[in-house]
Amino acid sequence: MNFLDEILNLDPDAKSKQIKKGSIIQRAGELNSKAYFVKKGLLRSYTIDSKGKEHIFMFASEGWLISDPQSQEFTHPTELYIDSIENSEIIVFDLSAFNEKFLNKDQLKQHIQKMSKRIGVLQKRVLMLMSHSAKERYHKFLETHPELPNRVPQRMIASYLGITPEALSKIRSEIARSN
Amino acid sequence: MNFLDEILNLDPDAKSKQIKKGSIIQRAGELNSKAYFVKKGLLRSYTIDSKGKEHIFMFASEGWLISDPQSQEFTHPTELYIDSIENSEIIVFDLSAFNEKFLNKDQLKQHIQKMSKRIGVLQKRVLMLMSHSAKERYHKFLETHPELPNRVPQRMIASYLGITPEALSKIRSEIARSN
DNA sequence: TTAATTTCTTAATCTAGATTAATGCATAAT
DNA sequence: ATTATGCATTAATCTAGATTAAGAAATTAA
Repeated sequence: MNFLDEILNLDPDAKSKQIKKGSIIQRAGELNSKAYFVKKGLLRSYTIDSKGKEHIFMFASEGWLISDPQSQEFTHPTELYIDSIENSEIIVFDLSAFNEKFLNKDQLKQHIQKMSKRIGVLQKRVLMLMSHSAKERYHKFLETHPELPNRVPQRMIASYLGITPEALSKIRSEIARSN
Repeated sequence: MNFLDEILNLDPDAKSKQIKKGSIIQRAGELNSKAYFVKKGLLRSYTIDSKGKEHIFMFASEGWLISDPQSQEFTHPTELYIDSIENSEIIVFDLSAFNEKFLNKDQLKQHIQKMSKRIGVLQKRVLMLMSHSAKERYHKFLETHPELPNRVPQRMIASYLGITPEALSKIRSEIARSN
């Protein structure tokens, strides 16, 4: 059984939604235990800092799940905004209900597998931010997300990498020149 | 039942070890599914980049678990070194065996809880690295780890924050001057 | 205890990336 | 179709933090 069917199976209240490009699905500061499965389209999660600058935490395209894990566990208000980069179809469901209803061990184990992978990805991201230059991070991004540059505006890729659009533009022209 | 008892219960091969300050417990590049529970003392995990510079991923003091989650799931060689900052007593156990033997649902659920928290912490760390200055990160570090500055050399705190020891020293003298 | 090694600090210089600003292009709105 | 808003690029200037270097303080080893 695939992940989407599993969600629909476990949370009867899960709802499909058509989302227009640019619409905000979740705001920072809200108390929210919702998660979003992307059936079609592209979403992102991000913070806005004290100077009003956006910092993209993750992109989620087809088959991905997006939510604010921060708020799930601590039942704290969300730190992240979530919105859509393309017209999208998503499945909205309640993660807390999901956890309650997880009945069989195999599913729990699969869930643990997924979380382990997620932790591995985040570990890489942290080490990347600490030890690699913007150019190196951009190259790595292209390797690991070869499809995204066609779908995501440059300034958002910059934001994901932790640099300004101007800096990314400079890096790109350097790369172009050296070819 | 506390976590340590649970480990001992589930992995009969788990072994207590006395570790001398400075000894390397795990090296990057090794294939390793071991995890380490810190009973007493202080460990750290870190990478070494291409220029030979260390980047500390985490500290683990009493009651913490430390391992390379990256290698757990992908059965890839470890990216992280783990060593001891103080003479320590640790419980070494096999995470893969641990996962197999997880028998009851409550334990699985607890495990999921812990991983969720870990994901939340990593999320914060990523956003922190992307959106806050070195000084802000240092203040946050002091807030969330008030006990560590007494046990960890300054240069390691700098490494954890993603800056040089010189930069941290400058920040500290700025703070001292402004008081 | 003394010598050797490591850690911390200060200061001078350098650089990756930020900021500001201006221009040409796209995309969207009327 | 025309205007308006947002996006990418380039260039000039600025700055947080890196690098290099050297001395003082603290730890460790002999």
